[in-house]
Amino acid sequence: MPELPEVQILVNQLAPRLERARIRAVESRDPKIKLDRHLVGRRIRRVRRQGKNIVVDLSGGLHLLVHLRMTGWIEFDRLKRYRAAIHTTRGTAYFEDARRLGVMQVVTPEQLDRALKKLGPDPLLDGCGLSELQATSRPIKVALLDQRLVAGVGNIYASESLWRARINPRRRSDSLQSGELRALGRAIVASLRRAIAYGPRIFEAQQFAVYGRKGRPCRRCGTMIRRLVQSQRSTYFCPRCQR
DNA sequence: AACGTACCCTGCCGGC
DNA sequence: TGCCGGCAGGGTACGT
Repeated sequence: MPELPEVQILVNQLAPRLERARIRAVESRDPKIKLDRHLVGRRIRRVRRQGKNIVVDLSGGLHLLVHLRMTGWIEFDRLKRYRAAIHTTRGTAYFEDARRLGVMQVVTPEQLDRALKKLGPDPLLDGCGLSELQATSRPIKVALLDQRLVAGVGNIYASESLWRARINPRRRSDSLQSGELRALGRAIVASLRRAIAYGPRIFEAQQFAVYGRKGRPCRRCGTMIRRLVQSQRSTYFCPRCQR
């Protein structure tokens, strides 16, 4: 489910509650999640985000690295089904994940660096230099999903950003002019910020410009939004605004 | 190196 | 009502 904005919103909820808390116990209900390694007694120093990853910095030089993938989420309210739980002095964080594709693991600083080094720039943390995109012949929509090129954009915000920048999703990445790339960078930042501004209401309230709106009128020009499939993922765009 | 495809999992939705 | 195929906003491991 979650892309950068949803992850940011979650981090904003987690940080004030978990930072400075001490871990009292950890619980895994799924053999794929291993949380041993002496977590108990460590203090949570910081909860932060890089791309779609959640990084929890612990005292004593260990980190919890969480990736929600499609259906992962973290709640403080006890859930019927959860894959894992972190019990702390300031409450319990429950990791739920219906499809069980998400990842929660304990990593050393070296392992964390290795994982984060693979990521391209995070548009909100590192700025949106998209020069890497000029080095690939793949369609721009497909390239935007590659986390090594830009970290945090997923299927929804790729469509949304391209609509905002008026760029056709099928364009070869290496055919984009520098002006178009700058516009795309601004569009990505704007789309992500707009979504984050919804806060926890994002799942009820958010209105997408094109995503999921096949056959409905473009909010800019009224033309029917079209859907196409690119590397097995849905893309939505306005054929008139995005020539 | 770079691209495409298969696969990992489960829940939900629409059609029959 | 019940079953079934298709679909889902993620990433990775392969093969070419």
